[in-house]
Amino acid sequence: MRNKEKRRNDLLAAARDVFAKKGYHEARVEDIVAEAKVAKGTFYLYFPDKRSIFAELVDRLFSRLSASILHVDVDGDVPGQIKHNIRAIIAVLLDDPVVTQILLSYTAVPDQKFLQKIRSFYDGVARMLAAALRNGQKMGVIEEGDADLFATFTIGALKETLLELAMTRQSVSREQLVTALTKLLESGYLRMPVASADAEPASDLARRTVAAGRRSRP
Amino acid sequence: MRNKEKRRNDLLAAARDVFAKKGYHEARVEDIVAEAKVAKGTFYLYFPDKRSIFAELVDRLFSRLSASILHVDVDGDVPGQIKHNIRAIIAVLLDDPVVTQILLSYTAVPDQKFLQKIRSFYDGVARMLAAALRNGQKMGVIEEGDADLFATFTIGALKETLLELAMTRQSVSREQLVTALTKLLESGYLRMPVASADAEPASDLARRTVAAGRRSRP
Amino acid sequence: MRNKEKRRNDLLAAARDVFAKKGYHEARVEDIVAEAKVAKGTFYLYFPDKRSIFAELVDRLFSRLSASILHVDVDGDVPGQIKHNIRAIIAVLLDDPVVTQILLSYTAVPDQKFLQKIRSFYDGVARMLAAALRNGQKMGVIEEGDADLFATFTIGALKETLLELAMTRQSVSREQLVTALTKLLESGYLRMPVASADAEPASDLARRTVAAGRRSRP
Amino acid sequence: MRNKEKRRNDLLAAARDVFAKKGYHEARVEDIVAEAKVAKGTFYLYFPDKRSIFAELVDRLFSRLSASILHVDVDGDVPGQIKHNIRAIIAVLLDDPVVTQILLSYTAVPDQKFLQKIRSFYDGVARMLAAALRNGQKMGVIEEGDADLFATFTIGALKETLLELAMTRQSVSREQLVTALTKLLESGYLRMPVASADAEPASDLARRTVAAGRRSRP
DNA sequence: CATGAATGAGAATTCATTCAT
DNA sequence: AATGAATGAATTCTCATTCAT
Repeated sequence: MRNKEKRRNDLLAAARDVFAKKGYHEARVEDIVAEAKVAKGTFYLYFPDKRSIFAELVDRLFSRLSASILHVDVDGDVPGQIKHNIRAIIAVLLDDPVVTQILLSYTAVPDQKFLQKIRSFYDGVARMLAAALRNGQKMGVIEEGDADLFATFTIGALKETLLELAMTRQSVSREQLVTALTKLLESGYLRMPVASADAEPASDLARRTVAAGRRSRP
Repeated sequence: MRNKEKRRNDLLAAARDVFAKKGYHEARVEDIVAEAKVAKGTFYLYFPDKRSIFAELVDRLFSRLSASILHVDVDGDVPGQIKHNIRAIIAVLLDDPVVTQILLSYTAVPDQKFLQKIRSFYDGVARMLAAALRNGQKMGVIEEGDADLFATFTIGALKETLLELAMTRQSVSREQLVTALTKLLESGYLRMPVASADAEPASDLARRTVAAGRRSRP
Repeated sequence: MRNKEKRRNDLLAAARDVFAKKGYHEARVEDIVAEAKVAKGTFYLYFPDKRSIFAELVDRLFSRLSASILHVDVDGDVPGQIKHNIRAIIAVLLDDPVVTQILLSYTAVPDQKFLQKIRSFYDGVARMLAAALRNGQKMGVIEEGDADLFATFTIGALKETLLELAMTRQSVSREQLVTALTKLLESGYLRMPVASADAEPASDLARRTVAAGRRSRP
Repeated sequence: MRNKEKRRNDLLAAARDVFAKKGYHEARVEDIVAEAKVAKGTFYLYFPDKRSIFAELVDRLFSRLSASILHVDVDGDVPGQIKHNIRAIIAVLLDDPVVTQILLSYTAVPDQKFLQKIRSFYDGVARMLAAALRNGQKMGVIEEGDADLFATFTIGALKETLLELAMTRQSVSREQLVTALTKLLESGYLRMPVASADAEPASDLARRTVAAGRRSRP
């Protein structure tokens, strides 16, 4: 029967809304079943506990995200692939702003283990991105410098932007967003005066930051 | 008496450590007083409730942060001020990585009201930054484009970078970090090929992305 | 239709096995229907509630037991009738070791009222036996002494022996068992030294018990 | 402070009464704290869960029992030691009829593991007793026959008798009880007629059993 | 008759907070 | 001020029972 699947989805949708409104800890199973208009026991027919429904919500977004992210081919067109991934991530996350908000703001992490899971996902993405950037550097399409930092930087910028959009429920032209972000990654926006206080040669900086070689996770 | 102040600080320090390790909800008042080596009742002699000690921890970091951020003078040297602020924020946050982690990961927000408080702080910073950027655009030192987006982007990049550092407890040369971030804001890092990815034949792109198509998650 | 009766028996058999394995409280209606391979609702088509199926299981054994026990004829051959009853009880209980175990270990009594029911059955048996014994005393075939105590004693010995057999699922020669028990009732097994323990000097006893004083549990 | 110990004992006493009245499963923590006149939370200050307070109650009786039972010295005066043990067991159990009732009727076993614990205690006692009896047989003070059976028999008789007393809350002269039981073990009570019951004409028996055929349950 | 999804009363347990000492 | 025992509201989860299909 399609009914069981429907109930399950009803509960997931209800949970999503309640978690978005109250966060994981403030949300009561009571609230979720009320939202889904089912009895308390029904909840436990579909999910073994409160953690699980939250986990499934996040997992589903994770899966979609993972599926959409190209494992960057370090020998291919790195900038193009990065742009592609930015576009993909934006598409997936803006499709489900409620869970996006949960995922990005971590408001509602059930516990430390869960937090680790989320962090390790970002880690994976960061590592992948950093590897691609390093290769791009060899190929001369990525500026010299600390690739790990570039990766962290990019992910942070993307997360904050999407969180902002998810929380304000603004609808934006996705392609515009992709373009703007890519533009930023390409050329920044600060136009420092010619004689900057720090005005040391860029090459110098690059050399030093690379030398400082921070690993993304020991 | 200095004693009272000391007790208070002991409790704050204990709470900071416990919150960092377990997050707000997992942390028990029990844990905090155990860490501070005082009796349960003593806690309530110094703080009216559990929320308050968390709030104070965050507030203190907020205050230091607020104090360190130059309210950007839109008629002054905008890029220089931004660089100054980045430097200031980095200095404050890296000084207290434990609370920084709490603040940036939101892991442990007591409730929705608290979350709003944190968000509104970022909002304020973002607004301030955006205003400065807009002025910089008039003055020609900031690239044309969506100033709000630039601001969000900058804050996100900064947050992610600092969170990364706070969580891995790495010590870094702050000035190097400031320089690297400023550099990124100045000129990005992507060096798109002359024929932009968008411009190339779709079939070509498709071929390449399929070839690259190893997913990051099986 | 014989079908209804079969279903009912299937459920009873399933319940018997589940109760024996888990005890009444640990046993879930879920477990019973799973064992019987029927749906949950079906259970309630045959039994009004969980207590009832347990009650029926016990009642059936009770009935067989009651039917097999001769209401001892106080004017007849008392020892012979007692032996007969022992034989009968052994036959009935060893025929259904699973319910025997339930009945004798009380593992699984649904509630206090149920317990009373079981106890009152034993009470009835005990009273009947005691009356017979008292008559036997008059007739000189039963040793003088507290007949109620003799009865309790006999029932306890029988219960423990059968419980032992039911739990270990040993198969034994029933007639051997009957003979052994009867023998015990006839002549005991202790052969106290001529100078009875009570008669011996206390100091002597004390010395020996101290010497023997290794406790069975450290 | 002696207060904590007192509270703990209050709770144990309250639990003992509630378990005796309702059995383990019917007893609510609610009931226990009501009986002890403390708040619900207080219970969990002294015992980690409901099982534990039950376990402690039983353990305490176990300990006293174990301590009182002489590990029978097989080279000593076996009958005397058995009598000693009977006396000791009677003394311990009649001192705490409420827990005795719980222990002997198993009314209220929390779960299968608990039941095993109780059974293994009896097993130990039975084994010890059987060993002693076997030795007694070698020495000629114990009748030939199945020593394990004799042991089971003795334990059962003792249990039933004590359970009977515990449930009816009769007070009895302990020494009388010891004497009566010892007497039974020594010489039984059945005085079988010279011509055994089995030997008598079947028709005769049949006639009498039919005449006697009033069942103990209507 | 049979099914199994749904129900919801009920129970154990937790933990922030209070308060007598 | 400090203590830590006591409190009880709040919450999750279970499972016998019902009932629409």
